Amino acid sequence: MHTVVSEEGSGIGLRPVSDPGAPAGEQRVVEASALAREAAADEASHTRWTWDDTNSWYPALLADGVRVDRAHDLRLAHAVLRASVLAARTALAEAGPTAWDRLAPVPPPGGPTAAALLRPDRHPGSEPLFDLGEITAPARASDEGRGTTDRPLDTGNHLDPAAELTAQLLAIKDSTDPGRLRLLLAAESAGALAAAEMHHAGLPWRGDIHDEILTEALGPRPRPGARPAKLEDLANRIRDAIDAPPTLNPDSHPDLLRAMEYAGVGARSLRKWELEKLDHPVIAPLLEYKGLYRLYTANGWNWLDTWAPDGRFRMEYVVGGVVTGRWASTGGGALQLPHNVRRAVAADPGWTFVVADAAQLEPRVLAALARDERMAAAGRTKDGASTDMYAGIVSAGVVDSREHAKLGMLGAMYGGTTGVSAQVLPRLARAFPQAIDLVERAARAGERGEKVSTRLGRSSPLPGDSWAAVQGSAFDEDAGADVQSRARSQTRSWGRFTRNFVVQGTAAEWALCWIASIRRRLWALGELSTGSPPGLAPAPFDRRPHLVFFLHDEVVVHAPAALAEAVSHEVRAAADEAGRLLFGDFPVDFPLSVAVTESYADAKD
DNA sequence: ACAGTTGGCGCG
DNA sequence: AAAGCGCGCCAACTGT
Repeated sequence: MHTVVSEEGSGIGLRPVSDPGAPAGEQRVVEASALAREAAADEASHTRWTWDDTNSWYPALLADGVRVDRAHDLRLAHAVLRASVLAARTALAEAGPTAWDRLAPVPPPGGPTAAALLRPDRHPGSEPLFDLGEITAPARASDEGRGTTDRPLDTGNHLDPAAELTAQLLAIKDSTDPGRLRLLLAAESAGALAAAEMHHAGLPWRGDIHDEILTEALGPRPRPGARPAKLEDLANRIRDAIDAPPTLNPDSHPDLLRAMEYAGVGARSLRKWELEKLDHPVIAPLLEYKGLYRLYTANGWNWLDTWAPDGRFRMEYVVGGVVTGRWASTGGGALQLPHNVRRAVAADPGWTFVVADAAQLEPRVLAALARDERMAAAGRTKDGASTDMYAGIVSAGVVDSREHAKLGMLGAMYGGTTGVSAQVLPRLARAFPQAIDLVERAARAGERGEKVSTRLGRSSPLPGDSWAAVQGSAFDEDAGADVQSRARSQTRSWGRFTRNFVVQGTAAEWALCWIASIRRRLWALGELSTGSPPGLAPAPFDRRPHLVFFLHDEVVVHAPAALAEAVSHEVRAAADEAGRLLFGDFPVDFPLSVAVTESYADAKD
């Protein structure tokens, strides 16, 4: 059963809709302030809360301490169904674009991204005459008092959530594989809930430890506009080493490169791995400068003030933000948290982290996707022994070192054509013909300009118009060699994209099922018994273990110390469950490395 | 003056 | 060793 939530002017509409998509009762209209009460009262019924965008509604519920068990995010589901080849011959896919296609994701409330949309300098007239066709969903109760109600709303594109849900359920039913699409959409929506919950709870962040890390590396925080002391020192050493004037700005690539050329360093770019090959007194201070500069600009004091001012990093995930189905993030760089600041991620007193990551997720996914029994067997754990698939490939006698196994598999999945990875590929193809054939077929489909799909039915986009134009022009009578080679290179490039899409996208589906299962299992563990210290997380997670971070194939759970073992067990069980959901009884293992630790930095991966 | 691009590097 | 996938962010630079 679905409960479709909608804005009704007089309040908030709640409309029951059955799973086949038929009305299952009259719509009720309740006051905005009553929504959390309704959701809380409904907890036992496991209704699927159906709304235009999870971030339009769920943050307000969480702010009232209410968790929702299941959801259907119409915007996310619409995007999947419109593109999926499984649903290509359905009314939803065959119709022209609707307002749902142009709906932009709603940023989480209260964060810098939301605040940026509200800045007074965005006065009328400052917007571009033509945006990219996106419209912004109307503001909700979640935006209380923040003045978002005057965000632009395209009133010519009325969104009718109940009608859209009916259309989507019909498309699923009419698709070539309703079961897979149903699972995909449920997982996608569960991911949206998890992302909102992680934003709400936040990643525990010790500003004092972060400041310690920065001060140790860079010196004390400089005045605005000034360079930190250590950077200034290094800048001087760089200038000295190449006899450059004090006015040389090492942040200016053209200037620095020219000065280095004059000094005869012999660098043709400033890339780290190219500089490392050179032998010159400027190289050492320059590499050190670049490392510290990166820390200072990307994760320095400004980042701390903006993204973790109050002991929590509230990361802004963009569910489905990557074409393959992986999450993206906006602001704060949640998915690029460098290892050298992870020491600042420290559990609350009496609490701990359970950090889990899936070992060699992508090759295991490939083995299962291709139903390659021999490859799956190489990754299977025997008597709890090795959890390392690459070691298993060596034991199976396919290649002679772990490094070769790894480079070969990465090359197969990414489309590498050079070096060790290309040398090893024939051996892999002989040992694991189904797996290699699957990625090769995906690459060739892409080269023909066709779509490819993941296990659960997320399909790749088609190449843009300019792609076809270049392909066409290569067939012209008078096409020059350069045009033809450009076309060939473009063809291979799209093939590498589709080759990787099936693996990366299916791995993303596994991860989505994994976190969906984790969040359900963690909630089922129940409340902390009295006597243990409550954490600093807001309700409804103050006395419960909860997800605080997700990174493609890795999760961090913040848990009362007493529950760490139980949480570890559930996280492992969830990985097994995700494997079965995607691949049924195909014998593939998804082992995790799990660490119970007070600091994220101590979780060795 | 402003928006978009580039080079480089962080993460998986 | 540094090209083969997917991203976001920063500062400097380029184009208008």
